[in-house]
Amino acid sequence: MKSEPHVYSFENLVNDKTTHWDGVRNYQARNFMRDKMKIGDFVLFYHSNHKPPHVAGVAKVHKEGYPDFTAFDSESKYFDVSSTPDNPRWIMVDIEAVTPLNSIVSLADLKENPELEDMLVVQRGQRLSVQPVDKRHFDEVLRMSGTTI
DNA sequence: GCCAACGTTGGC
DNA sequence: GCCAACGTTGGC
Repeated sequence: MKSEPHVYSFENLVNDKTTHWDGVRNYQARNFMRDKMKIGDFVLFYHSNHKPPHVAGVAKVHKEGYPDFTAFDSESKYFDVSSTPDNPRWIMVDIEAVTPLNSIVSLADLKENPELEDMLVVQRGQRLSVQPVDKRHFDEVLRMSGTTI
């Protein structure tokens, strides 16, 4: 899951313990949260729009997909008039912090590692804010970071 | 700041 | 259904 750290960082998540992943307005990303993310699944928390972009920590799913209530709030920047409580269009999950990486793994580090050449985040044009990670890729990122969970 | 790579919108 | 115009993401 990607977040711009000046908006919401992994450190914020550590302080908050859990957070709801609101504001996703992309159908593919929504579908991953709605259909694939189960309680206890591990998450790589990625800092985008940062120098350098990097994986910052590990989180896990705390609550499975449910309606993104910010879509119902006309005061919210994520308001969507076509999403209603009876027929919600957008879904979010809650995640909880597990651990920061022992050392961060930058996007350049990911791209340098041949083991990760198939990882989605290193593909060009890959903009999805929520994307699946193969277990072997997840394990390799943790190994690179010197982190055990 | 630039711009490639999208995804969405809406006229036709 | 096509596709041009537009907006956004996010690395560089």
